[in-house]
Amino acid sequence: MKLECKTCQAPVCISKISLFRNLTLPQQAVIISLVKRRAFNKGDVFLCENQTLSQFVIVNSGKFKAYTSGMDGKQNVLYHFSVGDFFGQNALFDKVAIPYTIEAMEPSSICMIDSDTMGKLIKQEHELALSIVRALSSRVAYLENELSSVHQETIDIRLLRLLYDLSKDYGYQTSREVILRLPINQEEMANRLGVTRESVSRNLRKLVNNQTIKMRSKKEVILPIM
Amino acid sequence: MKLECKTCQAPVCISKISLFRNLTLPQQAVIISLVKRRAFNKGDVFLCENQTLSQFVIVNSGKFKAYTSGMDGKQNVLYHFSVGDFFGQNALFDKVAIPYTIEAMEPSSICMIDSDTMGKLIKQEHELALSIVRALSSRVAYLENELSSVHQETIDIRLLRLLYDLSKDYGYQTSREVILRLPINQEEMANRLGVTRESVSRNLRKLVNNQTIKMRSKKEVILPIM
DNA sequence: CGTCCACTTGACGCGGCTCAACAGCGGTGG
DNA sequence: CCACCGCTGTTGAGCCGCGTCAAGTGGACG
Repeated sequence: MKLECKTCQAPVCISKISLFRNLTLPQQAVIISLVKRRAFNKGDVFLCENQTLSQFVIVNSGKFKAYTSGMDGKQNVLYHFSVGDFFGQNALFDKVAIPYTIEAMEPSSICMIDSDTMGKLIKQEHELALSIVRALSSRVAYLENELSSVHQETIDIRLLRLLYDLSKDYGYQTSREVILRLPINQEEMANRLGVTRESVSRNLRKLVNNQTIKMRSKKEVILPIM
Repeated sequence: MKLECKTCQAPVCISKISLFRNLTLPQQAVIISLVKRRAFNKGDVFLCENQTLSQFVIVNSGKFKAYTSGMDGKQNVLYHFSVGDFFGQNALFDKVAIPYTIEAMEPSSICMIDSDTMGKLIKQEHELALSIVRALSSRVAYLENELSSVHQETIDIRLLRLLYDLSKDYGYQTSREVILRLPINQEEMANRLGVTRESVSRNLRKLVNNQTIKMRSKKEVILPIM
């Protein structure tokens, strides 16, 4: 049985999404029939702060950022979503507004399922419910971690942790070090840490002076293993 | 059919917990038979930062705080848990350490279910799975909100939001105002906001001078409606 | 009446933000 | 091919909010 999403150009978009991976092929086929797809260019905004959403949304390709905007227009990035990440779980229960803006950081696409439909699916499919509980649990853990680090750690430490975080997706490890080609500029890092560009620049330098990290070029960082 | 938790003194501890409220009586009976109970006095610590936990835990009575400790010993409070709140959802999947300390703020009790057992229950009971997804979704929303407010709002605003937050549980509303008898002292408020006692004191005064709030006594705050 | 504890208030220092100037680099157009 | 511009990053000066330290107040309770 060949699965092909009607609205996805790419074949079998479902199977690469961890939420659905544990489902049987017929179950996946049902989901594929329910999904609507939408594509974005870099900078396109899918959803503005405080708009309501009545869909459960899964990132199919590319990368999005979710952020709130301060008074001065500075972006405060909560998440970077990439393939398989989802949002809109609140809409499963109540029609509430999403309190952040969601914007494509590169050419990207999403799959959308109507909230009510997704709610029914979750009730029917044990495995799906469990996958969602798991995903939400780890998101809770991530947020708890961020929240306590904001108060307890200085910017240089938080920056270092961000670098390690990025290196999970964008770095590669040799026998003695981790090499990271920075996928985002200092401003994006600053937005993610909730600080200014200048602070990122200064603290990056501080880490270099500390001997904590090395920089081979503006875009290439070398981190100690661990 | 009378439900009585074997280890709870109080009858029918399960039915007051929203996670289990939607289950049928026989289903509740099963859960009751699986639950272990434990009691705490004020200040008792259930779990220390980075200890592992292999139980799913539900607060049965009283109130707990979950906090991380900074280098200087200052507590950074992530949550106040009260009746029906739960934690340990991460242990459902992996044996990971809980990165915060959990301490009773008053005489309290909890119900514990073995993680594996709880995992099976979630698979079996659709309603339970859905309740958990719902609870985790709203916890995610709470944390997202906290995280963006940390960076974007000054202490006085965050303090005001905390007061409204407290008034949901501890305040009562008249036709023209909300009256809140403070359930925690300034130090606890400071811990929850991640600031110092002194800052809470000063910003409370600032709000009073602003005419934003009024204080009838040290412990009684009057907030405008909404 | 004395002690303790929560809260208050002031003085001061520091970290991070703001503002500003500048350098490097790549792209674009004359 | 060069001049110009915009974007990214760097660096300094000064400011401000919050933390720290310290002294003091007031209320509860023995």
